[in-house]
Amino acid sequence: MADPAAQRTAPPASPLTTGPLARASGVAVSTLRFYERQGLLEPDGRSDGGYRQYSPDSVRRVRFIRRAQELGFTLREVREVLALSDEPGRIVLDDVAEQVSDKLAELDQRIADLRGVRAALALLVETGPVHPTCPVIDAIV
Amino acid sequence: MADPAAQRTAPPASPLTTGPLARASGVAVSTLRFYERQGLLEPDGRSDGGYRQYSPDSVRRVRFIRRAQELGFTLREVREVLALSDEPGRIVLDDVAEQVSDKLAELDQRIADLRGVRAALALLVETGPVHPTCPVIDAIV
DNA sequence: GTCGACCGTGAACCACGGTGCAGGGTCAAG
DNA sequence: CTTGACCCTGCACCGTGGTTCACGGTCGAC
Repeated sequence: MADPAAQRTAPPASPLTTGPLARASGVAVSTLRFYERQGLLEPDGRSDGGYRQYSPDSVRRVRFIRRAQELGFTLREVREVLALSDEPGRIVLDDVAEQVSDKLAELDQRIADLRGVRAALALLVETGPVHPTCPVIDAIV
Repeated sequence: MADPAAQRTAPPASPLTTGPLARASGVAVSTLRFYERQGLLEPDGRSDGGYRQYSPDSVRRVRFIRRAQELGFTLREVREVLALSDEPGRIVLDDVAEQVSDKLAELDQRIADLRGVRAALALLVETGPVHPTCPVIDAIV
């Protein structure tokens, strides 16, 4: 038990401050504070001096936010999902399922749209010459 | 030739003003003026009283802008494409092909991402219960 | 010629997703 | 105990994509 590796199993291992969390999750410190203002991310506590303290899990949370954004979700939507996942006991499963289903349909539509444009653009690249009346517009509209 | 339908073949048929164009293309009048400021849309001319006059083709143009936006293009990108398609003679084909190829790769990536999320969410809806440690986050991150 | 619907301008304002800055406190190494 | 790196707060600012507003001119029907 004198094993230094025992350290690794201690849950309160290393409360991160803003800098380390920012570096670990790939965002700016100012962005972390912005997310906090937006209700997306809450520090686990504060140090005596008022420094924000985050658990190592926060890295995952921030990465999730970024990833979801890349996928086209707004911060508002991300906040709602996170709020649901934060509620420990009563998970409003019907609500989640409904929201997720809506999002599914939306995603299907967007995927289909993008595939259509992809096909049109690919054809354009293959066939080369640009014709009168612009096939790009025809392809997309 | 006294046929009233002959009207329909007259090219300068009906120069649209902002209101009709807005209604026909499904945007607000203020949006048309905004697009003009952004260099996306230029009226063909002005009436004596200073009213903007658009050709019926403008409806297609505005719809194209909206559609491209839905598909994730920024107004800046749309403007560039339109500028190219507006240049009558020398079409910088290599540039277009390159840009379009880049956009293709981007689209492929986004489609793949969205399909991944789609699959994850679909599974979630099917299997129902939300588990500890949140599978939504696992699916997306 | 007068009415209402429509159009013009410039400027302010909005939501979103952040970024930057001033002025000051904290913390740990030396 | 000082020094330098880091952190705090609040507020202003940015680009993108528009919308709203005040104030005024235009147009066609009556």
